[in-house]
Amino acid sequence: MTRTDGIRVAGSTVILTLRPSALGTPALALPLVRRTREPFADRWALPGGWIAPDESPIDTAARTLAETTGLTPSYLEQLYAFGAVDRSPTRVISIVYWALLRQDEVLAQSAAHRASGRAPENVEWFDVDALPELAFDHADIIEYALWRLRSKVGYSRVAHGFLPSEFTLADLREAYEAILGRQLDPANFRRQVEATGNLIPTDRFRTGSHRPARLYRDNTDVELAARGPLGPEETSIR
Amino acid sequence: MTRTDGIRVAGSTVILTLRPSALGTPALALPLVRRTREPFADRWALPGGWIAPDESPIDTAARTLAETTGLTPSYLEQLYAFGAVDRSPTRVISIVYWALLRQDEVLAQSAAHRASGRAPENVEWFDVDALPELAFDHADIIEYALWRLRSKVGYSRVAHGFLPSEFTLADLREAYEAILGRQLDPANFRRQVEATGNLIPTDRFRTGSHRPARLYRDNTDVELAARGPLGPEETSIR
DNA sequence: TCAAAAGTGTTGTCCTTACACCCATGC
DNA sequence: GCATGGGTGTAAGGACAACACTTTTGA
Repeated sequence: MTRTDGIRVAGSTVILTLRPSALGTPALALPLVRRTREPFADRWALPGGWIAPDESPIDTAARTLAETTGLTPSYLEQLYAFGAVDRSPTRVISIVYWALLRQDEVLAQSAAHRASGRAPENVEWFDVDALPELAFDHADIIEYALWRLRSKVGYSRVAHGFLPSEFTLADLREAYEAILGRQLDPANFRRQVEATGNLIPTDRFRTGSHRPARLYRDNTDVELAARGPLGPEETSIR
Repeated sequence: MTRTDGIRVAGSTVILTLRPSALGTPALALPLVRRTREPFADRWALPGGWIAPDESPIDTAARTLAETTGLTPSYLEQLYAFGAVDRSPTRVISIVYWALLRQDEVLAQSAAHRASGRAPENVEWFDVDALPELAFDHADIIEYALWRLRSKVGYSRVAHGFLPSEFTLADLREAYEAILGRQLDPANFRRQVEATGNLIPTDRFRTGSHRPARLYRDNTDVELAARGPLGPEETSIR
């Protein structure tokens, strides 16, 4: 009755960050991996791998994320288990996670890779609105991850996962604007985020342009998003 | 490179309905199955089974739901993929769904089972606040499903999944109250659900107690819950 | 001095809540 | 009649959007 049913289980992750665009405003971007084998050889795909026998799905996600980017995510949550029979030539169920990376860490890591000349092979970053053709159902998966991010930004603090430890309210507002794809009123935005009580003002300011802007820190006592009754081993938040 | 890694994939479903309680108000209830083998022999567990090689996870959920209850759900959505290494003595990843059944269909089916004397074996219904000891991590899973239901009732129409095709506003309000565990103001509730435009008033009334109450139908053009970009094959709604 | 972003104030609209009140039926 | 739930009216309070306005810097 123990069935060897030939279903293999993979883990993949939609890894999102913000990076400066041509206009100076940040834009959503993600790393993809060029496949070296069939099926879909040479196509771009989400980072991922097989779930090892002694590995929880979230650990597979964190492991392949580190292999791809060298980084630890600021937010990591299960997105969905994709298991349609025809989504791959062989039967594969993919447990997909989505992750956020802080933009400063991505930039520092890219600089380190350039300096050392030892960047991960076959990894490239793409703006989410200029994606290449993707393997399997990965285009649908990314679309769903973006939908989830855009939904969740409205009722949680996931946008903070993109920012460094100290940031201005303009930084935070630009992150929201990049995610939502529309402008927000700076005055109202300020009051709304201040009212949450999750921002700690520092006595430091960012100068350089016009009137100096106060720097804030996150209140790390509060999670970026409510997880419900799932324990911390099932969602990982730094 | 094709790994036979020994991970088996199961599908389980948290099947919820409302049934009249001692006080006359409806209460959330779900069917459990008594296990006949180790591990956890004789313990109660969620209905489920192995995902067949040619079967999508949602089809496993729908199939085992039908085997357990003889019914088709009014709402069926993926809950979460549980895959912690130690959640079972052998390595099992469970892709769990949650489903809603209309209370009238459950009552009719129970009556049919009693009449024919051929009810499904080892299946029993429990109120969600009086659950027995459960196998595996199924208690956590049910808790998470209830959290999801309670969250989702606030921004979608999932509560309608419990009701028959025609219902009064009091029926609908009692469903909300049973899910949320608190009383709602009938006057304000009426205005809120009428404002959504998702209710179609009929010209029929329910008599029998005091002033007759108008019967409403659902606007079936509108889904019970927004699914985002996931296609209809990934969530199933009747 | 000027442009531009930081930050504050003010107002109107919409939504929610609380609760008073009337309506229609069974008993 | 009267108890009870069905159904309407209304006013207070809060959240939110729009936008005028002041402050503070670099150039």
